[in-house]
Amino acid sequence: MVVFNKAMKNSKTYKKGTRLEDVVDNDGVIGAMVDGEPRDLSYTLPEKAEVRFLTPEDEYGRQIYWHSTAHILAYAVKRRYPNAKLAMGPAIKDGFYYDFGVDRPFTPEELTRIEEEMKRIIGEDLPFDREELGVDDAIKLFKELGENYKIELLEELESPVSIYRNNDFIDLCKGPHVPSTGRIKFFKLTASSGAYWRGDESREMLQRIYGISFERQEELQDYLERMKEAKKRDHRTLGADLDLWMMNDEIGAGLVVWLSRGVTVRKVIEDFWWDEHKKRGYDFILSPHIAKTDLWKQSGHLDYYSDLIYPVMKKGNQSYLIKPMNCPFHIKVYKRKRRSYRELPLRLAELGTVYRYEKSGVLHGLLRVRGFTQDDAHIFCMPSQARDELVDIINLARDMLSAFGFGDYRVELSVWNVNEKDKYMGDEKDWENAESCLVYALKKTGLSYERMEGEAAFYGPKIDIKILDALKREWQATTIQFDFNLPQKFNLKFMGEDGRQHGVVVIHRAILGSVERFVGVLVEHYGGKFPLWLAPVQVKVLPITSEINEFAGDIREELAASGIRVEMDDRNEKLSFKIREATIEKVPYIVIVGQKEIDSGCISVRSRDKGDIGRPNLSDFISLLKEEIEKRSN
RNA sequence: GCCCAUGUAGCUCAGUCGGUAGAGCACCUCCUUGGUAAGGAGGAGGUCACCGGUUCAAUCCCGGUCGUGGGCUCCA
Repeated sequence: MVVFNKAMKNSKTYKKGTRLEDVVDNDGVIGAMVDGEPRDLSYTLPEKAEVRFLTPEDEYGRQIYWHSTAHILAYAVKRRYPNAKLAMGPAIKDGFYYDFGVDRPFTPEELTRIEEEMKRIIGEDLPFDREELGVDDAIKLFKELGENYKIELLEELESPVSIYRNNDFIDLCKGPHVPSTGRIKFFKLTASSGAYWRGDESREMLQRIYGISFERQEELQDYLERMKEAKKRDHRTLGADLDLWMMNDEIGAGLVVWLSRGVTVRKVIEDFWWDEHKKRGYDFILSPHIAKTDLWKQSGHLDYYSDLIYPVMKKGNQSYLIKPMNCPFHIKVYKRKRRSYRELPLRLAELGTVYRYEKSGVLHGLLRVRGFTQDDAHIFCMPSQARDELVDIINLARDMLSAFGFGDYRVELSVWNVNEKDKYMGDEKDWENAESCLVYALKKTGLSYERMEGEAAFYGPKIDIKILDALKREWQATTIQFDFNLPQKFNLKFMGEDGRQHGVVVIHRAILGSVERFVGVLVEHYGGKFPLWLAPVQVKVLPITSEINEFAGDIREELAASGIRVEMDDRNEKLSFKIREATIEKVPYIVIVGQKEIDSGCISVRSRDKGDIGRPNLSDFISLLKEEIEKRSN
């Protein structure tokens, strides 16, 4: 028998019947990839195989580690609650969860007790024993155990299936697992919540417990530390602390009131947005907040999105809807007159505020609201122009996102599911052609992407760009969508060079997504420390005593006259107190003036990031600021 | 929308086993004019989310509504 390692360099020969655990090369190994398939260490090697051992450091090994911890959790729950029904317990991006059917939800105290039981199970160092059996036998087994969810899963599986045992605990599971429970060293149950069986909201609600585990205590501590850091950056608290915006019960859930400082940040972002679009040949429009119900019927939005549209407003014999999208208005602008191929591509952009009745449970700070401003645009072009338009949109997105310090993305190409063609609009040719245009643009711009089958909207395929923030968290920003629906519903045509009418292609796109969400993401990304060009207050002038107030006021004036967003704190407080407050407000630069500054004609400058940075004269300081703003330094 | 938790001063939170409440910070006044993250004293501030029920009496117990948080589902 021959066993090769991954590099196929040092092949080794073993006796027949050798198991992986007989040949592991170090103690950290918890499983292995054998010919590309994950296996338990108890796996008996075939005649010839390529083997790569896995440790918890490895991406896949980590999944095995977490998933095994989920089993221990399930066992602990079964020991404490014998009637609990097992559902599913996978490893996820950060840890694992397990869903249980129980009469009563778990309380935080119960989680603590479950953790204690888990520690016991780990202490008992029980092996994970794998066994294969036919589906019928497995169904019989789980019927005896009363595990109805497992039976439902089994009914969709083919023989043979595998089960794993720890002592008297049996779970249906594909595996693999660590060799024994003692391999799990440090873990924590992090949360519990309700979750629908199989993610289907028409099915019963199960109780889910989340957790995470590591081999070393430091790793667990690092993880908990990161959670704390994320909490510190929570845009909801920072937004309130920094006076950016407010929300209020009596105004309504998911409705944002922007405060002066927040408006400043928005204005800077929106001006930047305007300039970048102007440069690239976009035209700007502004559409009303309501329109007649018939318009939404015609566009199809009323049929497809009725759940999220606010109820009809009636006055006399007319009825109106508050807009959930900007599209129909853009379409009407296109249709305002006969369009010639000479006018195309026509790029209509709008910062359009839309209202959607989002389910109450999904609202979340600025990231999920009921009234928000899309940085929307529709591109009307000839089919032959679509590819290049897509390239331009991707470049625009990259340029804008990188200005905000987002250089890492994950890109998804969402296409239809060829097996469910009746769920989608347009014919096969449209979909294939659209996909090839999107792929072309992705290749041309050198973006690597993931193809997501069945994730497209019913009206067309799309590219989504998810940005990664300073903590490597993912946020949806750019979306670029083909729309086969609108051209058809509204019969959009252009007069071709040949004197005949042709169908126009509509590309619907948003770069930032929504201004509200984007500001929320920025706050978390920067932890509230906006770079100078975005900071609502760029400089704060602090006179040391009241005698200096007038002189400080002149400095404030001069900074303001140079276009710097500046405030002065001339309250009767000590300097260190004023510095403390300005620091908490995360103002990028503090200018300190006292008698020394009056005498020398310089100012003392303290930077948010670097502390005391010396005593330049005012005009040098202003040029420094202007340069930093101009560069949009991050 | 569903599951669980939760709602006390502008903010962060105590508290009342049913007899209408308290701290720190912030705010206001006075003293202090101080050189790189909290000077001192005093004061004001709450229909205890809202609506209903039980009770002699409800901020507390019960029901409902609304809001918020963590998830599920959905999504910009």
